[in-house]
Amino acid sequence: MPELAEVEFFRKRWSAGHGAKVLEVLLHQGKKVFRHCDPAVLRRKATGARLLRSEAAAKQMLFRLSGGTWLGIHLGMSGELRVEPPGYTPTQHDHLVLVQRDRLLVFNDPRMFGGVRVHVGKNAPAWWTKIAPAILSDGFTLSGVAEFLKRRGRAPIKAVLLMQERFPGVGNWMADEILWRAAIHPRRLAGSLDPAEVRTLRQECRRVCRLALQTIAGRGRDLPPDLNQHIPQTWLFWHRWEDGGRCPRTGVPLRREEVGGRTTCWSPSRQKLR
DNA sequence: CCAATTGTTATTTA
DNA sequence: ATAAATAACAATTG
Repeated sequence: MPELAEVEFFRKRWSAGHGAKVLEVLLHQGKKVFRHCDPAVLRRKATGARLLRSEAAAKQMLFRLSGGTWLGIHLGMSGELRVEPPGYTPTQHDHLVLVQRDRLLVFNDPRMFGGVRVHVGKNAPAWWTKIAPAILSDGFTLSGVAEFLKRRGRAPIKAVLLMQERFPGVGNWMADEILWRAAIHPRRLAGSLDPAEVRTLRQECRRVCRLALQTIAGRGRDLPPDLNQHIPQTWLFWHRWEDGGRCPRTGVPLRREEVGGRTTCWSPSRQKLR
């Protein structure tokens, strides 16, 4: 489920625990989500430490604990963070729980494609600092995008947008949204886009990130329906999974097919092959 | 039982 | 050797 803005949404949930001490760490040892770290180290370092602050980048979150401990969480396909009241009993898929006096911070992930990382040291770990420049940062340059599209020239543009090394945080729905707004067919080969299309694509990447962060990051996906009216150019997002969904701009039925290994939705009237 | 799921990575193919 | 396509991972839901 989680892409850029949803990751930020979940990170903010745990910020309820900023400044408070972790009294106890509950975890499901041996579960796949701990494949990147040593749960014993996590328990030892986090217990008694204070949760200081956190940030999100791409589809990852980094939590800073006192004592030089860094906790990284990736939500995978089905992960989420929750806050539960004191006395809450963790359930089957609550793989990691930081117990604080006034709340429990819960990482839940049924499919376990997500994962936890732990680093101890003065500086943030490489798996964090090596994340590609954010799409809304100055590092997301037109020339960088153009160059990347050339290098991945024989792959469909939809597949290329999902590559985290250049489009950090973009997932399946954001990629479809970006292509729909840019009026580019998802099966177009990345190397076939002309300079004007590359420029538009980059612009729409930025716009979708900005809009997603403005709307979703604040309140999750339970948006009041009327909010949709305030978003310039209605989201394809709302129509892509509904049966008989229609293009919000042209009213023509949307198409759904697998492109680059993922189910992809586009508006045939707007996004054409050529 | 079959197919589907908003992610990543290892393996195979070209 | 490089890049693209495919399989695999795991759990749940329809």
